[in-house]
Amino acid sequence: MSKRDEALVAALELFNDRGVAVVSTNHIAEAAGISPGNLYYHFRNKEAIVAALAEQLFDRWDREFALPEERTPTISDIESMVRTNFRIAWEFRFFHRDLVALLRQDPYLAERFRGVRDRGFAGFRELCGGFVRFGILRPMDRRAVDLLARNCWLISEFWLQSLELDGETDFDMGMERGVEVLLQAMNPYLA
Amino acid sequence: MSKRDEALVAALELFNDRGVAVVSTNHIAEAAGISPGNLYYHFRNKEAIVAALAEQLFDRWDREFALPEERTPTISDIESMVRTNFRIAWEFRFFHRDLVALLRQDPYLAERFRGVRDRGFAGFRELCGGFVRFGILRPMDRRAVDLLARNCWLISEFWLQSLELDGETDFDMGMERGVEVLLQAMNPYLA
DNA sequence: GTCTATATCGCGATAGAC
DNA sequence: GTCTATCGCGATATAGAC
Repeated sequence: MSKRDEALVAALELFNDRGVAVVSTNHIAEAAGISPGNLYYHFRNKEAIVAALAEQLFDRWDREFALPEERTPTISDIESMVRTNFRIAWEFRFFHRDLVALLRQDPYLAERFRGVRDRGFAGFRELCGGFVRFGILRPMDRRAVDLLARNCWLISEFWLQSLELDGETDFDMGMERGVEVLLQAMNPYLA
Repeated sequence: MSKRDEALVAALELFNDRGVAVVSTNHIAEAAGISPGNLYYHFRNKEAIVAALAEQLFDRWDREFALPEERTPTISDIESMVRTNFRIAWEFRFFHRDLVALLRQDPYLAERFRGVRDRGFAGFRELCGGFVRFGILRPMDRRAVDLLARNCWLISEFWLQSLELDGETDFDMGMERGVEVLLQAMNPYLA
């Protein structure tokens, strides 16, 4: 692994454990076993390190949320998507935790993130609409679909933060409860 | 208004606009029209300023979420509670935005917040259970009540952050959509 | 690519006069 | 209570040798 990649791994762990704001470039360099000067050879500044990690996250989303093309999706596809989502969100938990601050301080990242997120949500709403057409969800109008999709999306995005507020430390247990909450939100609409 | 209070007002505005991490005590003093030294006369450090603002927030929660004692609560009580909640959350929007970081760096605040929040959520779940007993919500078991309450609580806590991620700038419009999402989440369970 | 050394800056916090 | 002045520190970032 290149020193650059080692720096990213070290930065990810530090950001996840302690928060972006309190982790300095010196900390990252030390944890990665390289000099501060070398870190600045690979990255223009701290913002660039965050941006590189964000791109890793976006790549994961792209790769892991491809829907089955050859068959009709089912409700258990949703469940496995939710789990995958929680797992990725956990790996990059620093990101959502400090997201509003990060977007404020890096307009380019903000634009990039909003593009990725908007496409993701549009796809998910589309999927929910598809469930109605396939008879998996009860018939409902566009507005109801939109509200349901938005509710589910909110749970997906913020459940981990909610766990941190609870003081929950066991990720697996916390994740299961999140899956339960989300499925229960869809439950009344199942056909 | 005392200089101390002016400092708190200035700090609140700066924190809301720019985020706690990037606002220094010097910024706060300047915005409040007092000297840095004076700021430190009134507050031990920056953490103490955040803690004082947090106490203001907790006071608001205490005062504004008293339920009507003399009559059975209705679903429209819920709606007005949600609106009140969003309005307070907006006034102190820095708080939830930076909350995980703040709790990490101030264990005392963490304990205090968790106490307030746990009591608040317990009360809300209780209220939902009451709705079932009063026949406002359809009969359901404890687990279903808990999951529903948790979902509604999540929307209440994180809707504003979700708006920031959307890039939504109109608070009133964003709030209305939040109310819609929350009421739609309860809707299937109405008797 | 990687290092050491260092310039520069601004922050948190304190001292001491008034 | 309020001010001015300042200390000490650690952060980001760069220069220049290897």
